[in-house]
Amino acid sequence: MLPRDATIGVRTAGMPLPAMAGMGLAGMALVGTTVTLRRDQSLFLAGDAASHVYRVMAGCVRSLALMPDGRRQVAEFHLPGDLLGLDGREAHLLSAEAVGDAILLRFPRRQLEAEAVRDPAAARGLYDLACRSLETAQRRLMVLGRKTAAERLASFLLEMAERTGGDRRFDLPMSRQDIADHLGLTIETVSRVFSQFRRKGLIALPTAQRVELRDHDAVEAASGDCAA
Amino acid sequence: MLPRDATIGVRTAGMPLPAMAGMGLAGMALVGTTVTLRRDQSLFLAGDAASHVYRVMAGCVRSLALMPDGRRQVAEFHLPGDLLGLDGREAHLLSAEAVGDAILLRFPRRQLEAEAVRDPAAARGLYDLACRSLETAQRRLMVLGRKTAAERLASFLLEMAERTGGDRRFDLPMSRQDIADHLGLTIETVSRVFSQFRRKGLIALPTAQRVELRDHDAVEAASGDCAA
DNA sequence: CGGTTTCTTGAGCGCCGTCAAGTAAGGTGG
DNA sequence: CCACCTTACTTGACGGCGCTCAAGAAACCG
Repeated sequence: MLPRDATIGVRTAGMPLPAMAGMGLAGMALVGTTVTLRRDQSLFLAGDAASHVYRVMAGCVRSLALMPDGRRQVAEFHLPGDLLGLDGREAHLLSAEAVGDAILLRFPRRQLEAEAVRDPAAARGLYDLACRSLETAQRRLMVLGRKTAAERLASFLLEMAERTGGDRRFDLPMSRQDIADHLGLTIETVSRVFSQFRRKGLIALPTAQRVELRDHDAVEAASGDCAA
Repeated sequence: MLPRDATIGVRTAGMPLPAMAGMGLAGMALVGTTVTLRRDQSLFLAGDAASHVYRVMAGCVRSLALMPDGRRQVAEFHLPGDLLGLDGREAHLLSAEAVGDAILLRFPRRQLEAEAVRDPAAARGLYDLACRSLETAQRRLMVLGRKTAAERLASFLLEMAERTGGDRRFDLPMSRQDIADHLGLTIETVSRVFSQFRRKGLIALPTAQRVELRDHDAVEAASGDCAA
């Protein structure tokens, strides 16, 4: 078992305005605290007070729900630049854990919301953020509700390619188990579909983590989406 | 095929402030327009400009995504008092259709957002709204990703019971097909699980639409949730 | 009362989960 | 640098849950 306390290193730092641009909260003068997490360490648990919002600076963080019998559903992978912690207004609905070692910036939610009262642009930024999360979550509903295993993995690979810079080649920071729990599959099925894609020439797998899209159009066709 | 135009009757009306309380936008002096929809008529389509927000006054509205091959995913059922139209900031991500005949109030989104700039309380209301939708969507991820057919239907029945007033008896406004497309199942599986619940004495089904929870605790146990 | 739609039930099958074993990769200590 | 151990990933065999196809029952409606 891992230690409950999430923070290895904490350092308070002024947040330069340009770095906030990606948040759509450029107008806010905020002070963030650096949080360092080791692989699999938890940042917060479902039910914890939703007191902070985080921005991933390096590494990858997963937000997930757990059923009493151990079934896992990874709602989202948060990559560098992404924000997390907006799940739930009072208490977190999801737990958050580092996929690999990760560095984050932490902002008091209270401070953000106070700023939003003073500054309509900041309020708008918070609102946009919530809307964007909502859009992402709703896209996942179709994947989980109606897509086959192959379609799910194809969708996931395309999404990851786009989010990691749009290159044909990229590394998956998360394990097969994490991918399975994100796509509503088992680790074996994920592995089998990876192999199936490789045999068909859709992708290459130099290592288990590294993915190369060899036939982008075919992967898109396999994803089941109309266009993308 | 149904007519594309969604509006049967439209009537402009002042929105009394108390009626907005449920929106968390009590401070906003808004003028809404009444929209009447017939069964299966569409309110807007995915891709349409997200120009309005709606509040269901009577009936039930479903918001859904469609795959090119016809697969459907009903993201949400909106009951009286609920708001919809916040999916997507520019364009709607989902289509919205009346489940049965329905009456809604329509508000220009631009007007809401303009009001949010002037009034921090209104901005907070919009933000809360988006957050609440996000919470709901994330709860659905676990249902679609990790639950069995029986667990999905049990969860759904409990949710509907609560949302329709908390009574043990309630009517389902939507068809088996709608339920199936909401839970990521087929109509046959939904029907079979209904029958299975009836045989086990968990529920009674005076008619296909009417549901009576005969053993609330057993239904909860069947839903797979820790507590509720 | 006939026709249509919706719901239910049954039979068979397929996708994916389960169980199990094997292989590769990574980390540690000698 | 290598032996060893651990962990992660892959692959195979098999079974079950839920889908498909099909028919029958019930409700709804003109």
